[in-house]
Amino acid sequence: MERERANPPRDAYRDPGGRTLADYPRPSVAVDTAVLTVPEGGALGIVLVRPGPGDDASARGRHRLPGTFLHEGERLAEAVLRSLRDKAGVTGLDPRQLHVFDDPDRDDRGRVLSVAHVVTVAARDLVIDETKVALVSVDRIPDLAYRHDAIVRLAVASLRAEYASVPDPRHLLEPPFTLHDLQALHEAIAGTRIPRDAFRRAMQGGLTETGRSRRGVVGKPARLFTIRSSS
Amino acid sequence: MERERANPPRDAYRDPGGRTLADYPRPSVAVDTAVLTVPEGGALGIVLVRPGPGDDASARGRHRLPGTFLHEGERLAEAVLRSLRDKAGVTGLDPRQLHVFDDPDRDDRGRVLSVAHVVTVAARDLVIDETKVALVSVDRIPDLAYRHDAIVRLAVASLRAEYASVPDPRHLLEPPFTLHDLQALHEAIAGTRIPRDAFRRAMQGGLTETGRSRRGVVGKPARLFTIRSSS
DNA sequence: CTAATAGTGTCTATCAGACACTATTAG
DNA sequence: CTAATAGTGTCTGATAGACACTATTAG
Repeated sequence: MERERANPPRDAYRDPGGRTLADYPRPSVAVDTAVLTVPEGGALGIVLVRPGPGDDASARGRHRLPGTFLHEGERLAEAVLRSLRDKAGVTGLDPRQLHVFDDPDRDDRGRVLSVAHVVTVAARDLVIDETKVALVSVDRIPDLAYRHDAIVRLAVASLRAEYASVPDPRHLLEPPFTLHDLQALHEAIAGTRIPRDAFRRAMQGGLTETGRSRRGVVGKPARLFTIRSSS
Repeated sequence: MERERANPPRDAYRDPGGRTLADYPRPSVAVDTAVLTVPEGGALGIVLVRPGPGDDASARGRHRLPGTFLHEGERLAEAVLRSLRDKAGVTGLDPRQLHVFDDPDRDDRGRVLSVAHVVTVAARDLVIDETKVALVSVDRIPDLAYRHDAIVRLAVASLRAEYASVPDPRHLLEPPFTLHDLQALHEAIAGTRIPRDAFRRAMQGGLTETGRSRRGVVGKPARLFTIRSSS
């Protein structure tokens, strides 16, 4: 796509009424992120910021999602990564946008648009400061500030839809892995049991056999798989 | 949800660094909307704003989606409805949010976040001013300004997903209607032919028979249906 | 009658779940 | 050997598409 970039000063544009961009009201824009992970052998969990003494009135005493305000020239995904760098020293995150929450009463500090995001973090990569944040199971969510519970619901539904028919789109498992490991991951995300043989058949199209097996535990050795690259 | 509303002045809040909300950069926020409709006996169409003499440099000579900047205290959905009131005198619209486009180079006028929306309009309700906008088939989209082609693709995919297994979630058809009418609608939205008997069986769970038939045309009279309320 | 469209019964391939069976290891 | 886990073959019921057939109208 060819585009001439004149790089004009910000106020060069005037609309039919003679107004510049600066004449339009500009809301504050925040990003708030649901950080989802599956701890070793656990259920689907989410990272929540603990309430603290510096919280404003509307958030007082309640957990909330990690978030930040958008900085000058910053992209939304960059703001998400920046906001998470403090809480979890993780890399390789891939924020996905969920929805913009624009309810004027959502935040008592003023008019704030919140662009909700979701990221998934492999349990092995999640490093959190337990004094600042808590890792909570998604079916034990406390009362959240800023109506963040709606973001949590969207994030969980989004992740479940993604994992419905694909082995590990968010790379939550370290390859190579066994079908047993993969099924445990899917059951944690879905929050339900999955029939063993149906699961195997649903997944095998998306997996590549390594030829190796996991030894050393009781029982028949399980074959190790990796994600099928593409086909 | 109980919340105390102190209704503080906008700058009352100070973050840990002592900054108020006003100290954060606040981008312009626009809404841009894909208006989708199925004209009588036609294919899925979209309303595009024609290029005009008042367009800024980056839009010059290219069609674009109807859009506007967010006004003070206005909700996103309200801005969408306001922007469409000029182009199409329609009511009962139900804007759905698709995605925020935050590419800094997307708009030469400055930093503008665009919150993309989609609405669907029944052909019988769509009144457009042909000098200002054009109704174009979605598979004959011209080169669009502000990278609006990405919004069109999202909007079409969203509508197709909605109609995949539900008779008429967006009320594009005036009830009562025949299965033939409904199938023509679905084929226009999907852009493909659909097997007649499979379609009937897929839809019949979501329909209520009226007991009446449509007469007056050649052939066996077709039964008239309405949408099943709920079950 | 013929042409045209609406409506239905049934066959088949596919797929998900249930279930029973075999396979291979630790101890 | 037993206990435990991995892996597979097959049955059944639900579903989608193909297809042929019947039904009812206009003219």
